[in-house]
Amino acid sequence: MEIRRDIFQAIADPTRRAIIALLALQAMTPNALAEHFNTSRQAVSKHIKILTECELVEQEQQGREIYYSLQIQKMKEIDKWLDQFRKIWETQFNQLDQVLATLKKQKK
Amino acid sequence: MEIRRDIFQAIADPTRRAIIALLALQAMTPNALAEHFNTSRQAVSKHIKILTECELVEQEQQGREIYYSLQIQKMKEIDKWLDQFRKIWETQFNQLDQVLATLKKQKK
DNA sequence: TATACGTGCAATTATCTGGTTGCGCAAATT
DNA sequence: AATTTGCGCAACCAGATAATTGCACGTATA
Repeated sequence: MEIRRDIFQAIADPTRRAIIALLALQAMTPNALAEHFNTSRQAVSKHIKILTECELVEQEQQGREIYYSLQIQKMKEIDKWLDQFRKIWETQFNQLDQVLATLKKQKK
Repeated sequence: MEIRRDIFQAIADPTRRAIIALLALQAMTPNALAEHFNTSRQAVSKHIKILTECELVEQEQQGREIYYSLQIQKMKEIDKWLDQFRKIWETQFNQLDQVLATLKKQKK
């Protein structure tokens, strides 16, 4: 199997984003997660599977329970992708800043 | 119509991410965009429509051509969503830093 | 005016997606 | 030993998605 998953596809679903946010705070079992949503445990398990496939989530078995936790450094990939745009919006912000400064100067 | 679109869904598709990256550099027409991909112009137009629906893209008509450009400040929404995780990964980094410092101290 | 060009939109289709239900299995509880 | 609990997996289904083709319309060009 081992389907190549994409982190951008992983965060596209609102339920998965909520799961990610919960797991960022503490490791949880599928049952505990499912209590936060209006869906079945199996549906949550499917989401977890997708998150696991793109290495966003890690599991640790404890007896018959499985605790899932977020691999937070994986989230940096999104941050890294944003870099190309961050450069631009910061430039635009600086330009706006200069315009405002010029206007202020003219007022004097 | 006016379907409420989600920026996270918008960036889920790799072609759309490529379109966003291109439009970040300069405004382009659908035809010009389509030349960069293995799909039809109509397919690109559909992607543009989705990007427009979530206000990621703006259009300016020039004669019979339409130039689309990226509304880059919209990308900050993703950055803002990442904030909650950024706090955590920075904390973890600091903790790692402390561990390393402690190890270094012990070596002395 | 006739023709070519740039574009959006509708209809169609194959595939993906997210959800459900019903298992089976191993671990805990009785 | 029998039952309950937690879990993953497979089958199934309705709706979304991405792509194609065909078309209509306005703008440029001959």
